[in-house]
Amino acid sequence: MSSTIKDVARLAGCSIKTVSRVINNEPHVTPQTRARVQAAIRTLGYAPNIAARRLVQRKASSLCILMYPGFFQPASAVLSRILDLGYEENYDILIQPYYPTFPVSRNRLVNAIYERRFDGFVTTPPCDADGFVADLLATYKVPLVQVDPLDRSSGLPYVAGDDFQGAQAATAHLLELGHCRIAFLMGPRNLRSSGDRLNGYRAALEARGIPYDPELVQPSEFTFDGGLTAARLLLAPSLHDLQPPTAIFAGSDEAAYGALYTSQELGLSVPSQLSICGYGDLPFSAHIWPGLTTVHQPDEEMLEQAVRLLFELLKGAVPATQVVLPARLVARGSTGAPAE
Amino acid sequence: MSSTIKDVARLAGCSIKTVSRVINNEPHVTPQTRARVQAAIRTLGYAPNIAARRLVQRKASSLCILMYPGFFQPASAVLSRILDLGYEENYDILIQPYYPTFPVSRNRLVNAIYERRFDGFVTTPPCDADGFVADLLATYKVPLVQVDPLDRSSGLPYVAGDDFQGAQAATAHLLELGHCRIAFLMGPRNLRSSGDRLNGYRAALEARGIPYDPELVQPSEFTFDGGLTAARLLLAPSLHDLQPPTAIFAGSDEAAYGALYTSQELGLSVPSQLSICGYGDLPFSAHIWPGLTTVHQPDEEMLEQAVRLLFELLKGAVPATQVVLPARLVARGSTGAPAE
DNA sequence: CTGTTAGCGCTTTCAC
DNA sequence: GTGAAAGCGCTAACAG
Repeated sequence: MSSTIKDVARLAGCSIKTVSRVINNEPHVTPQTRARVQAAIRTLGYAPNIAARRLVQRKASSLCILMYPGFFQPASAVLSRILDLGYEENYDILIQPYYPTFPVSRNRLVNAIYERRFDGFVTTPPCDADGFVADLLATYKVPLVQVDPLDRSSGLPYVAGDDFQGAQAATAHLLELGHCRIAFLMGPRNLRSSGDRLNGYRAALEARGIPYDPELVQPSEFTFDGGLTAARLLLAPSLHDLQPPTAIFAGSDEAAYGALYTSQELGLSVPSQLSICGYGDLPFSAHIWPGLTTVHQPDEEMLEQAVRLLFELLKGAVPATQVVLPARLVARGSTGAPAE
Repeated sequence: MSSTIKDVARLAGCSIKTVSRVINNEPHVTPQTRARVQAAIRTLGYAPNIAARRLVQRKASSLCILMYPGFFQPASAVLSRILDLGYEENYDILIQPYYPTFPVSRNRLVNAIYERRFDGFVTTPPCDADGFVADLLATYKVPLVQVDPLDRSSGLPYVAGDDFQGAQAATAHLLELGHCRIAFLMGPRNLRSSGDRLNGYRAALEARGIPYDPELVQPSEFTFDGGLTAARLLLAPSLHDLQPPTAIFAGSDEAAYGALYTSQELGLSVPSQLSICGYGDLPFSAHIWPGLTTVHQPDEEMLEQAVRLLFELLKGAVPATQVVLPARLVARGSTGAPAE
């Protein structure tokens, strides 16, 4: 039903190779011939068959982005741009869910390399936490670019954010407002950002001569529920001999939402009785009252740059392959000077 | 480098056809031969080349989901399940951004059909609002399943939510609490749900003998900013001769977030001074204080079912092709009895 | 500048 | 039960 290169050649009165040249914008075709071929293409409504091309070129023209389902939401805003990018480069961009260390995920990855034969991969956290991915891809010599990887010393190309600096800035912001007892909501261990943000918090504290108090550091898994629970623990005075914190710095916006919820549950007014600061600057943070002070983390840019980097790698370029993007504080209504 | 079916045949001492039979689980192979072939496959680490298979089968084994970038966020929660589904069926599932009526989008769609040759498409709102998609796909006889289409009378298969019923239930909920002046935040016209929700609101009102008041209906585009602005208009008494509404029913959760923000800005306590109800039940609605009362709209199920339906269609089954899923009210903290 | 020839790796008749 | 041969639609040498 749909026409092939042969049909075009027949109609244009030339060989299929000439048609191929026209399709692929190769030189060595006279303008007249080219025009004739193009006319034939138009009248026949011809379009090259991608599968055939991929077979003979031994190239899938497809990239795979490994994503942990929890990462979909922050990433959704960029998806569109990335997909456009793929379109322009004539690549299919597929998303594959990946749970580190899960056998099912691993099998699918093997399959993706082996049978589907993707030309390159991008991992988003915490997919890279599974050393399996990097190892396997290295074995098969398939290019990989990581977004915010756990391990920056592997020599592999990556795009990351400056979590240390961002957390330091956020903590400094709270300190400058006059807070001395600043709690920190920690994240999971399989994220690089968890550790870096904790360290930034700690460094800012110590730069100010305030001792690091482990009691003020609570696990939150970077989720709403985690933040909710952690905040309840921190704000329930009965559990401590100590006075509660006057500010909570959540390592993620989601956890900050949880803390915000808890504070409202307890009737604590934000920011007058409690300051809350997040990390990530999800779109929602500007929409939640009183506006969440947070650190803008260029998630979108990170993913986009990672894909761009992969394309360059695929083209044989040797670009700067380890990129750290700066973070920046976004002050909104949820932080202010402490009560008394 | 990677081995082909020929290598396997050579090692197993049989023809390539026999290997093909084993790979595809076809009959007419003795258990002994089968075992021999499987051993050869394992030692060679053979995997069939998908591109070759697709070429000879004249089938892309790929589906395309047309998505309006604004729809990514609600959809992100399901993405994972859909992608899994594709994996199990041995299909690639690609997402393509689509802006109705945009020439660029249309060109890409033509390309997707013509060159990329997807086996089927799913549209999410408002991509279907562009009659172009349905027409083009009909012309090329490519199966299409629509999620919540603007036009349900086209005869095309679709999966939708019962927006009329959902809006009716939400409005009835507010009426039962004692509200008489209930504002409604409308959505864009290229969404079926906009109209249906408005009608449901209106029907509930009239069932109660309360006249429909156009002054209480404001456009909101179903966005945060839209909801914010609409709520400001509604709650600024100076603009009306009328008293402000005691409840706002937003046609989308996003718009409800905007209304919530405005009410906090104005110092109106929710729900004691103003009730707010949304529509959609985004994950965030349970996380925003005081918990958004909303209508649970099975977005995720809708998309998933649409993809399932497409697979059945592709397999030649003739399933029930027009599905309307029920909506259900989720009462949380943002609604209560009116002030006096 | 143009065409001929030979595959890419697989499935599919159709004999045996 | 098994295999030989043909060909999917394209690109890539290599002649002319």
